[in-house]
This record gives sequence, structure tokens and C-alpha cells, in this order.
Amino acid sequence: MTDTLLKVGELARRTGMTVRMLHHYDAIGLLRPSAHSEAGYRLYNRNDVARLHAIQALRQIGLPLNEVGNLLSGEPEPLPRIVQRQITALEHQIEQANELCGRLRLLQSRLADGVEPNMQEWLSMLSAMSAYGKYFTADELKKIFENWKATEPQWQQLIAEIRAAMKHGLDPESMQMQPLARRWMDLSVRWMQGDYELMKRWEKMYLHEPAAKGRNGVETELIHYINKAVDLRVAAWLKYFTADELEQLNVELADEWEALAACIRKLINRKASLTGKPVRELFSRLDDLTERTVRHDARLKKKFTHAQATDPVLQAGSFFTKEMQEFLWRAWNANNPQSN
Amino acid sequence: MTDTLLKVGELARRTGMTVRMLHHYDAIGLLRPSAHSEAGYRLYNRNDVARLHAIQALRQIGLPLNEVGNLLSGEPEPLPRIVQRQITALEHQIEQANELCGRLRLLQSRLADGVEPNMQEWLSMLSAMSAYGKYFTADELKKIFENWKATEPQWQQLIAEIRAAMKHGLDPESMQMQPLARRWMDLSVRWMQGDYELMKRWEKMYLHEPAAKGRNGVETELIHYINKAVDLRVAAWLKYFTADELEQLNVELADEWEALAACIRKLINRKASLTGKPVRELFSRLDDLTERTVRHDARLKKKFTHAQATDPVLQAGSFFTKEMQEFLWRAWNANNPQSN
DNA sequence: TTGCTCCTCACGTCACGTGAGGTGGC
DNA sequence: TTGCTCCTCACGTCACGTGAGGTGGC
Repeated sequence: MTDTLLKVGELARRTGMTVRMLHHYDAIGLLRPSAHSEAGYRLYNRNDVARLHAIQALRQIGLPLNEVGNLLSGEPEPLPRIVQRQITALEHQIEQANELCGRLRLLQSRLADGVEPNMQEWLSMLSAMSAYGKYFTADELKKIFENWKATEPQWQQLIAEIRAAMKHGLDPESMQMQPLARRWMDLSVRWMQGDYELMKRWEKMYLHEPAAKGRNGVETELIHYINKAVDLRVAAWLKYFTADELEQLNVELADEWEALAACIRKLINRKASLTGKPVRELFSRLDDLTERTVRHDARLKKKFTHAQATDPVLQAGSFFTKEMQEFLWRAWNANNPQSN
Repeated sequence: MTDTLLKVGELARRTGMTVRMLHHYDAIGLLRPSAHSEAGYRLYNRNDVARLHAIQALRQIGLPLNEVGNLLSGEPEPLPRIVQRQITALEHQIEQANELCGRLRLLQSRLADGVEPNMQEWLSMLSAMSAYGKYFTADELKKIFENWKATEPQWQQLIAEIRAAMKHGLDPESMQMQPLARRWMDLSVRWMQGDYELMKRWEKMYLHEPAAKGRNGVETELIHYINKAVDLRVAAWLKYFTADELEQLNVELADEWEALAACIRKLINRKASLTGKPVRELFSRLDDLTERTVRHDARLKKKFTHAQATDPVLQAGSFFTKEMQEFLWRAWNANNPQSN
């Protein structure tokens, strides 16, 4: 059987390449036609065609031309390893693309439920997104944004109050700031669904990435201001608990503590009997809530009660006002005359 | 407050760019410093910095520099649409990467359970993979390969028999070929899990893509040869059924039909009484299997029985040999003297 | 003679990296 | 005077696409 010789155009048509590609492969020495006609036409024989098929196969899996050339000239690197490398590279690339895509979708959905922003707004949202992207995965961001929507009104209210305090020149370490510190902490926990690591990361990002603030973000000074109050509160807790113990406490019961405070207020207002049934029921609820807060750990419960009863900072930041705390104290003594 | 002017190096350091990038942006007119020092140093003011941030944000989402430039010079195309475009493009890119990655993983796993092939084998596997990729998704291929492993021994056996018949010059449309045609069809169905569309696509690919055959694939002529027998068989069925009706038949009971044939063989060998209990039980099993084959459709059952009893091609390709069919006929008449 | 295929330069792409060779500011 | 930063060319990258200008074969 005679060896059929193909000219470039013919070979190109049969293999789905362009003539230019074959010229290029010739130029870089990847696929030299094994013969030339008298007029200088490239003539490809059966072996050349086979080599071209190999080249196409290797290109398919994403190898650059020089690696293809090396492999075909008997480079020692085994193909399985190369395939593995390509898989790893592709996986990485897919992950990157997925992350970016996720962020873009978030951006899109945030647009969908707001007003149409102008170019400036858009750009700052974009900047913020890429800043977020340095610290959080798209999935984390999705959760954070969803929870943000749920807690936004409370944040607005709280931030307004903190801003007012700051404006009045109130010392952040004063006792009046403690209730705001407590609310700040509670809201943070609720926003981040109790994930302390996430909270820390958000704060770090917020303070380090100017773009993260966006157009109408909270001023950095406000963060530093409230952090002083928060630090004081945390320091107070740490006088009684280790950091591990603190993390064990259930901090998602703020609503119930508020409700209990409202209940105490009512009893005070209607001058209820200190030894009456409503007050006894109150103590029962207080005990129950304390139990759940310490997750039924007797040792923690003792420390918790002691800290509340002793520490001025914690008392200042309590859900209960001074008046309520005194009421409770009197009621306790009235109901437990033998103690003390 | 005086406008702080930054030199390139300074700006680069603060924004994580390289000096060369800023030079480039200057050269293409994307970010011109608003002033120059006497010595020709680039001096960037606050606005320039803001513009750079916008550029960075827009680049982050994957826009090329010229689109960034157009947007910043107030191009009418709204950002939401651009974001949507980028999302679509990314999704497409992710899909492509996933497909390729899937194919590479298949390749890898096929390597893992075989012997270590040489370079030539590898290349032909690669070529085959990319040919497959034109017709099937990675998921489809995965299923096909898995089922292949399960049916491979039967295929080998069947193909050897067909090859022998071809070698002996047997007319593919002869009656002797019908049992092979039936087995071919049954095995195809089992391989592709009853997905006719998939079967068609595989055949189309196999005949159109030389690379799909690989190193030790079945010859194209064998496919054409057996197809003639298969076509004859299908044509026979179509004399009695519409194409839709044929698709309704349950074709995954080959094993049970084989078992029934073995049972008949046994009865013949031991010269069992035509009216005895074993034969009556046989008819009961036959009826049951027929019922399930036609999926309990009375009309189909009638057609099915009629076709089997009438058509020479179907009889030739039956699970039952001529001898078994005659035995069944005699037994039927012996047990149903009033009929006919 | 008319198309069609073939040939060899050679520039352009995209967003810079990487020198080369030289000057300005403390 | 010594570093450091700055300047302006200018080539290289990667795998070709796209002409330009000309020749060979039926």
C-alpha cells in the first residue's frame, strides 16, 4: 500500500485544524512534515498524521505546546502524573471561578432587593465585595448577608445610640456604656449565629480593609469606641470565668432575659408583695433561665450567680436595672430568711 | 487639607499594584496621573486613587481593561447587565472545566484498575476520551464505563462468535445469525441500562470517530455485519408491533428466558410426559414471563404470542431452539385438545 | 486563462514582566 | 558620593488570526 501524502489543506480539513496552526507547529518544530514537494509544499505522511492526533489528544487535556513537544520526544515525566497535575489545576480553577461567581450572584441579589444604585454606589459595592472575598468564602458571605437583613433594624438603632453617646463625650469605659456593650455583644452573636471566629474575622476585615465600609458604613472610631466598653465587659467576665467557660455560656437568650426584665418592672410598678406567688414564680423563671444560660452546669451556675451579684461592671451591663436588682435582692431575702 | 500627591512607587505599594501596571494604565490612557513633577515623575492625587480603586474593583469581576475604560468614561451599558454577563460566562467556564476534569478523572480511574499502559496506549486512550467527550457528558461516560465492566466478558464471548461467523462467510441475514442478533440486542440494552437514545449515540460515535475505537476496539465491519442481522430482527418485530409498542416491551428478562429454555431442554431430555405436572408448571412459568415481558398488556400479549408462533425470523432468533418450540407445540395441543 | 491551494513574511492580540540605560532627590 | 526611586524604550509571553504579496498545479 502506497503511503498517502497529504498537503496542509487536506490534513487541516481532516483533523479540524487550521492551516495556520499546522504552519505554526511546523515553525516551532512540533510537527514537521516528513517531506516537501518540489514546489515546497508540505507533505504529511501516515506517521505525521498519527503524531498530529497525539498532539490533539494532549492539547485536549490542557497541556501547552512545549509540554506536548517534550512528551512526544520521550520526556521522562509519566503521563499519569501529568494528568494528575491537570486535574489539580482544574480543580483549583473551578474553585476560584465558583467563588467569584458566588460573590457576583450575591451582588446581583443585593441589587435585586434594594433601590437601583448609581455608578458610585455600584463601584463601592464591588470594592466591598472584593474586600470581603479576601476574608470570606461566598457561602460564608451569603449567610452573613442573610442574617444581616434580619438584624439590621436593631443595628441601626444601637449604632445611633452609640453615636449619640460618643458625641456627648461619654467615656466608653463608664458604667453607662455597659448596657450598650451588652447589646452590641448580643447582636454580634445573633448576626454571626454564635460563630466567634467569624465575628473576629469580620472585625479584622472591617478595620483593615477601607473598601469594606462601603459608602455608608459605620465609622472606624465608633468601632474602637464601643470596643473599649466591650473589652471592659469581657475583662469583667474573665475575672470569674476562663475563656473556655465563657464560650460555653448560651448567649442566645437575650430576648428571654429582656422579657424577664419587663416582668420585674411590672411587679415593681404594681408594688407586688415580695413573698407573693407572682414573685415566687419570677424566681422560678429566673432560675430556669439561669440554668439554660449555663447549660445546666452546676459549677458554672454558681460562678455566674456570684459574678452577677458581685461585679459592678456586670451589674451595670445587666438586663436588669439597679432598681430591679435591688427588688430581686429584697425579694430573695424575704423568701429565704434563714440564709445569709 | 492639602491634597496629598503620590508617586508611582507609593501608590503601587498602597494598592498592591506593580509600578509597571501603573505605567501600563498610563500608556493606554486608563489612568493618567493628574500631575507631573518638574523631573517628569507621575503624581497621583486623591481622585486618581479613587479611579484606581474603581479599576481594581472592575478588574476583580473579570472585565478586560478596555471595558473597564469604557465603563469609567460613562459608557451607557449598565453594570447589572455586565455582572450578569460575567456570571453567565463564568458558569459556562465552570461547566467546561468540570466536564474536562470529569473525563480526566475517568481516565485516571481506568488506569488505576488496569495494567500500566505504555505511551501509545495512553495516547489512544486520550484520543478516545476526547472523542467520547464530543458525544457524552462525563457523567454519562462514567455510567457507561461502569456498566461496561459488568458486561465485558459476555461482550468478548459474543464478539468472538460473531467474528467467527463473519470469517466463515456466513450471510448476516441468514437465520443462523438471529440468535447472535438477539444476544447483541439484549447485551446492548443491559449495557446502556435500557436507554435507547444512549445506544444510538454510542453507535453513531463509534462509527464516526476513528479515535473512539482505541487500540483493540471492534472492527467497524463487524458492527456493520451484526447490524444487518439486527436490522432483520427489528424489521420482523415491526411487522407485528409499532415502534412505540416495541419500546414498551420489557427487554431485561433475558436471563429468565434463558433459564426457561434450559428447563425445557431438561424436560425433553428426560422425555417427560406432555401432560404431566412439570409441563403444566412450565406453561405457567411461560405465561408469567410473557405477562411480564408485555408488562401485563393483554393486547401486546396477544400480538407477542402471535408473532412468536408465526414469524420465521423471530423463531430463528428465539431463546428456544426449533426442537423446544416443537415440544411446546405438541405439549400445548396435548393439554388443550378442544382448541384449534 | 481562471480559480484554488500553496508559500513566506510580518503584524496584532492581552496585560503586563523583565531588563537596559539613564536621570533626579536626599 | 551612595542608594533609592523615578524615567523611557523595547523585547518577550502564548497560540495562533489575519492580511500582504507572490507562486504552483489543474
